[in-house]
Amino acid sequence: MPECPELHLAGRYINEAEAYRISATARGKELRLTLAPLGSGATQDLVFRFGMSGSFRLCPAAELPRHAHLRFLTSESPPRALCFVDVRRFGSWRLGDAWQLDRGPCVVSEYQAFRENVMKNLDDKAFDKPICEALLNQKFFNGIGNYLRAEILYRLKIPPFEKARTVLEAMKDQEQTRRKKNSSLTLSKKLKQMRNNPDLLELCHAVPMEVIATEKNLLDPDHSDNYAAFKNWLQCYLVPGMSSLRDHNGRTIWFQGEPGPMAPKGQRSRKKRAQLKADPEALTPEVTTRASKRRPKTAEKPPESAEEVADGPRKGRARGRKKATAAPALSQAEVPVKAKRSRQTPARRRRGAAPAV
DNA sequence: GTTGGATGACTACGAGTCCTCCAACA
Repeated sequence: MPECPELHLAGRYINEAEAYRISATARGKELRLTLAPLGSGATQDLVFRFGMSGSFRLCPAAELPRHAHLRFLTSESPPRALCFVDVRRFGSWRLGDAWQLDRGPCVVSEYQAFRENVMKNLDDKAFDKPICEALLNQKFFNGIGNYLRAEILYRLKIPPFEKARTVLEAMKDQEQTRRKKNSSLTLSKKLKQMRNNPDLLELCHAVPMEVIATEKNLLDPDHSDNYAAFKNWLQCYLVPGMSSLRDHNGRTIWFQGEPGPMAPKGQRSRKKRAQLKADPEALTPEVTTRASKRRPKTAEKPPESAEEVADGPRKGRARGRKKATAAPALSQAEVPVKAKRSRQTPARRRRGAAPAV
């Protein structure tokens, strides 16, 4: 994100609107905004951690998107607003804090450090897991999310449930062989060869770079064209014809071919329904569809408690959830600032809420 | 109208929870 020229901060952290210069740096899934009050040398940091649906948007202040939970207004006329848009409210932000300590170097902006961090720690227990699960470990793969892991593994035809260490050690051997073979090549030829035959770690850098480079607002679902472009860019994730399985953390991994030796047992691979219609051979008893997983209405359990009855029907997944357990009370000073959850009841609120903005 | 899954990460240590939206289904 480029440096913003001159912005006014609006929000309850600042009682009176003051002029700030704002610069932003990103690392993995975090973004730090540094606020420098005009006429003062002091700065203030805000670190944002994005959830599944969080993003920043710069738009006219009179046309704020839905779920714009934090707004920085420009001083121009008419003003624009830099908004933290987070539909699901999974994102969080901290005031005056640094990067999260347990995240490794960023796969995009700190590639060499990222690579070294992985290669020097191959004996870590994180690499005992399947490669698809290791790729979501932000201690080593800071910035890789669910769709990126699918795209990266798909391009290299690596079975997602192959052991991570097996994959990375094989890659290490290939790297040494390549170095010996390429020792006489010029730097440009080495780089060209690397681009033509990237290894797993190189793709962890290159694939996110493709997303960044493709279009400025590629991931903004409010712009249907951009979102369509993003979906068109995807080669594996959510693509009809690809298989999917739940990993051991409950996240869906999309892949093609064999899942690998560490695939969860007793789970059947699913394929996108569009492909099922187009491919009659795929209609085997092993395919699980949403309909087949659904509990028949006649088999529905009655409400388990009077409280559930009193709450009335809930939509979607919330209906089947267990009641939240009571969390120990924490003072606001002890907890990181999180986006306000205005519809939560106090009993369900697990952390201190951020000020309304 | 209902259900479950979706670009994360937390707590507690496997599975539930936070929240909103929407495609797919009966």
